[in-house]
Amino acid sequence: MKQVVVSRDEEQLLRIFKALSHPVRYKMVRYMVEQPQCITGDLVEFADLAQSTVSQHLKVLRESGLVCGSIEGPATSYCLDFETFEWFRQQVNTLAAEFVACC
Amino acid sequence: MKQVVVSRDEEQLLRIFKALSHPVRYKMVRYMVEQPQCITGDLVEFADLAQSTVSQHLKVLRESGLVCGSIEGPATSYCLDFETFEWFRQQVNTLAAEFVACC
DNA sequence: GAGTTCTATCGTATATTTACGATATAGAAG
DNA sequence: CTTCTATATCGTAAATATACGATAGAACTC
Repeated sequence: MKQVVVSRDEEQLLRIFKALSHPVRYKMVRYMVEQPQCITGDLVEFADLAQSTVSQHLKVLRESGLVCGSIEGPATSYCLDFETFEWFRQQVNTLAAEFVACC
Repeated sequence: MKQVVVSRDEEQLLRIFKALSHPVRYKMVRYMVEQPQCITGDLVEFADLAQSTVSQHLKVLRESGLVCGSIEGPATSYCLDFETFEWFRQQVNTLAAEFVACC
């Protein structure tokens, strides 16, 4: 294997797994479920971390496709990308379907 | 939020996300789908990495619950834990169900 | 018991991630 | 045009993850 080869879909899937694997990002995603159309400032308050740190986490979430931000005047309004999440859900279900009990 | 509080279930979910977010571990899991009851040595050959590195990755996978190893004589036979994977699948589906399109 | 095989763990170097403050930018308000 | 607000990005220190070789232990063979 040496240099791991992954398809474009797998790259995307890995980015989503990584994005969701950090507790702060996971909680931020859950927060967005409750507070659709929230802005960065809301998430900074929620996470209780430096604004730059939250912005960095948001970048990871954006790059995973789970979240998208739209500029609303001086602020940026964030929300979940349902299509990406649905795709993710299907990927996990497909993966699970391939598995069988073996222990 | 400051010190992120997560439930026991969420801790487990985060461990699984993290375990699957590394390309080598992801590929190892996929390999185990194809090769049930494989031993560490098979995975070392497959991954083309040092034995100690593969063993370390296996530890992460074991701690996530996705994989379980049973000692078979001098070797350790690994396989996927279907129950954990099914639980994980349901968690992702539940999470997705809470989401709605908003962009 | 000595030697062999297979694997886990230890110690450690390097790479990556995560956190912060400082700075830059873009739009709104005056 | 200046100021204020909201946010992204930069530079960087500290923490964590990832890779390796060396070592240790457990089971099998002789």
